[in-house]
Amino acid sequence: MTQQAEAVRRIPLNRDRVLSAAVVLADEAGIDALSMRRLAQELGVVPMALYKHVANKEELLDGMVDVIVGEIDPPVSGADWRSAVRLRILSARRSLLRHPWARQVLESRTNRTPAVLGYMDSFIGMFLAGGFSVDLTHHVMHALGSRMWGFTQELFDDSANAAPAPTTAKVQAVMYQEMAARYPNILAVATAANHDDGSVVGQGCDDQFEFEFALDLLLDGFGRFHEEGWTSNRAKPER
Amino acid sequence: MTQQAEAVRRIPLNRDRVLSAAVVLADEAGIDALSMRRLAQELGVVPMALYKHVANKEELLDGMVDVIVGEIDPPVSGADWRSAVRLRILSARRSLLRHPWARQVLESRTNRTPAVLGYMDSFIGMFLAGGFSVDLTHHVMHALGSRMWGFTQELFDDSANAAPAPTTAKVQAVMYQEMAARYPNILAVATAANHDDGSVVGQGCDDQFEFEFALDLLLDGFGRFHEEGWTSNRAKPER
DNA sequence: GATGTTAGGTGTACGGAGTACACCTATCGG
DNA sequence: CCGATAGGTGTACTCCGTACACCTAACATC
Repeated sequence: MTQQAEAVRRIPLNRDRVLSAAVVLADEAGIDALSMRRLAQELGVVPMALYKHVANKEELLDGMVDVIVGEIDPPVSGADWRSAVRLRILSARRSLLRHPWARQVLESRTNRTPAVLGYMDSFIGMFLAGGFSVDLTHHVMHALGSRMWGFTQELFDDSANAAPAPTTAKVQAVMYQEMAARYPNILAVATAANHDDGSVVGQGCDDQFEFEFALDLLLDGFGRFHEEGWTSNRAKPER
Repeated sequence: MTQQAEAVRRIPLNRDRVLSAAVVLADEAGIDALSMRRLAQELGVVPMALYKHVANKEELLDGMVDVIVGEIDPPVSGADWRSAVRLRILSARRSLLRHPWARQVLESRTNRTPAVLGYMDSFIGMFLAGGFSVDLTHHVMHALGSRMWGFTQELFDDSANAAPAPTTAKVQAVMYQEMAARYPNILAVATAANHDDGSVVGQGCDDQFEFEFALDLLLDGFGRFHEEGWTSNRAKPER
């Protein structure tokens, strides 16, 4: 029986199991709850055991990013550059949205793991295959920036505080007055965004729409530059 | 003398002094070195003293953001929307670049302080003053995203590790081979970017150029939409 | 001028984080 | 059978944010 219990645990906790458990834990309990100690506990193991599989927490986070990158669909073949890029980014976005912590972690990473480099490489490949010059591709990648991963820095904080507090109508009215006095322009777009319902700062933003709006704007610009045969001054020796 | 020493310290450590000291410390020692304890030490005071002036570390960070926001130039008056927006963003960028930690902290913030809201409000105001519809302004703000602050997520990590390690030429050659095999496309744009010098992954990117490239691309797109009288489907009740 | 309030600095302590280091133990190739 | 080794354990250290009780100097009030 002891032997059996041990045998059950003897699925011997390799790197992948650690990373998967970390992803699950972050998904369920939030990234703040992901500590080495808590993760070890979740795996029925002592904290230091993890260090036999990941060098430190940084590497754990890197590995978690890799897991997500692995969930992104491969590039579609036989499509024009625009669709290929668009679909890939939207696929990345779907992966990211499945893991609420992903944006934050990805932003914090400075190391580029092989998986990340591979993603970027195939990304660049889509532009080059579409006939983009190396020069233009370079600038275009910078212009995409983190949008390559399918996320944008959210301006108005939607997540994490859906119901700010159970305030009375009176308090809300006062807040509205203050907003109107101090931030009339924010109020204007905020109220317009969630058109009909009268809430002060509702969830009116369709993030997906906003994301695609900006993405298409960029892609259109890229296409225009490409057609024009745009080239930076920097590509020429002089300057 | 004791009295005098006390008198010197008796510049009594208000909120602004705490925030300024925090900014200086983060500038000089890096954001990771900014702990409540270290900051207190820097101010010649016991850690808990800080809590009489900021509620907790979160609020300290919020306050530090406010300091930076305060350094951004006010909007120029009498300019068309495009120049106004452009200049403001580039001013923000200059502020951010003076404080290497700013990008990271700004990204991590989810609370919107009055200073941040004020910045956003005046930003929205520039578009509205330029004749943009409320609807378009809304989407345009989302499309700008964090670029409003003058930064972009950097794809290739430039900062923080200028000299990766003193490797031999032989090691570097091997790395080059591996890069070429695994990430041919990255290599192509990387080598093109730092045209002449033969280093593998040099500092060839002119970040300022890249930033303005993407910014102008977006602003051009905004302008085009504005001229066309673009409107989202969402602005109309039906959809 | 005595007095009570209070703003602001102090000291101690707690729980939790990451992780260094020495140790044990089951497994397996020879 | 045996020694090397991969992988799990236990202990301990440093650093973090911050709760809580305390002290003290300044100031308004009578």
